[in-house]
Amino acid sequence: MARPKRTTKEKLLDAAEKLFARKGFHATSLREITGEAGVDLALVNYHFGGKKPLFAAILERRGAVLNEERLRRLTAVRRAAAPQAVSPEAVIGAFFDPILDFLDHAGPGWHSYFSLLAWVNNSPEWGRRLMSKTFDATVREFIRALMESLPGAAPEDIFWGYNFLTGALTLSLAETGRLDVLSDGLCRSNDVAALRARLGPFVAAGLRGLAQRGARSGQAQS
Amino acid sequence: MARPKRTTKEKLLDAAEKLFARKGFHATSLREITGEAGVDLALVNYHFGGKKPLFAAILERRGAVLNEERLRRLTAVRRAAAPQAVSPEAVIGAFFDPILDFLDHAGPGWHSYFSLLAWVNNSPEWGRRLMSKTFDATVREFIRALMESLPGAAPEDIFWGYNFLTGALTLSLAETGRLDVLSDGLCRSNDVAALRARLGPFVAAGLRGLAQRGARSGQAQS
DNA sequence: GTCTATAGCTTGATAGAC
DNA sequence: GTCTATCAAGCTATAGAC
Repeated sequence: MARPKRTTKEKLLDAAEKLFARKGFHATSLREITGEAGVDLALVNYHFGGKKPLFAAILERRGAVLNEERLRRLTAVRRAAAPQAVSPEAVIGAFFDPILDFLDHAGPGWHSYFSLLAWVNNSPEWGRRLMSKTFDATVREFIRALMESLPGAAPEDIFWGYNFLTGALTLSLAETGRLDVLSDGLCRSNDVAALRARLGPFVAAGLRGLAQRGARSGQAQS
Repeated sequence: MARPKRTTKEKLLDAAEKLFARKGFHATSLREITGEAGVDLALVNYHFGGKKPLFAAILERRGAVLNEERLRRLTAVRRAAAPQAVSPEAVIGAFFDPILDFLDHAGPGWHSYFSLLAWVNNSPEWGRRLMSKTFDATVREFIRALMESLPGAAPEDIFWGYNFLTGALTLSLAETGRLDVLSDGLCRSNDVAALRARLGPFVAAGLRGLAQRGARSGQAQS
């Protein structure tokens, strides 16, 4: 609506993003996608070369934007803290805030995209390789920053901590509605403000707790 | 091998559990399942009535066992602490330890099962309703216990905290192999001992951090 | 670039013999 | 309970007209 002209390629990307996020890859047919997009079935193969390349294009489209924004903010908090090391809270903010901001202020496309990310992150199969391809370089940079921010922590604790961190984020982005049910409506899975207020503090405290645990027990324990 | 006689029903459950965990529901065909199980294709419909009922039976089979063990341990830690309230660490232990123990000492079936749980937990579609049906009653009991263990925390913080907690657990159970790649082999996603040493401390610290945040800011902030 | 038409295959499910 | 044989429906992908 905002954009005067949407190309066929964009229509297909938008429709597929929405449906893949809602039902997963295999449960969504090209007929549903082209129906939703209002274009002909054969055009998927013309523009993307198949169903899988279409999926890859979806992951890449917003992934590149997200990576750029995350790295921009990481650089900013590092500069703001220099010459001291950044705090874990600042690193975590640079990692989470772009997502939360896009959820708040950008269109429903980003919403579907993050839901899709949540699905593919926990999904078996080839989708995870795409995930890795798009995000690993950026993630490695953030893990380095976390290590700098918690110099007392063992590297293993940081890696596992990142795993927990991304798991907590992922389930929140999936918006399964489970939270709504369990809390009898007190909390809503799509309440970005509530998530923003809690995810950072939870993760930061968890990472600091892990770092302390490592320091307390001397060092390695498995 | 250990069991002398495995019924056709069990063979089908075992094979389907393994394949659904590895490839998801829609990407696994009944022909693959019956082939893996070494039984005839038509027997799925005879014994279970279809593909979806088979999936539901898988979720339910070990879910009942897990729920029972979790509640048994929760009762135990509550009794051990009485008349004082249990600590969050003890509640979290009663929630995580059954899974970790099954992973350590029980067969590969549990391994597949947890991997499947991780998939269905973040999955869109109807699978999540099954998840809710099997686990919600037990989960509500644990959430109550968490509230008792952190009396200063706002209920919203506990609900969101449970969401983060289960997200961290879920991604760890999925064993995506991403951790192995990111750490260049230093950590392995299937290292149960490493997970056991870190998941509890991370989550406990996170919950305590959330509870403090709530106390510090007076109370509600979204 | 877009559309029609269809090839070629796989799927979940079932009827009926044993 | 098990197996053979098969059906109807759905799928992705493509060849070729426009």
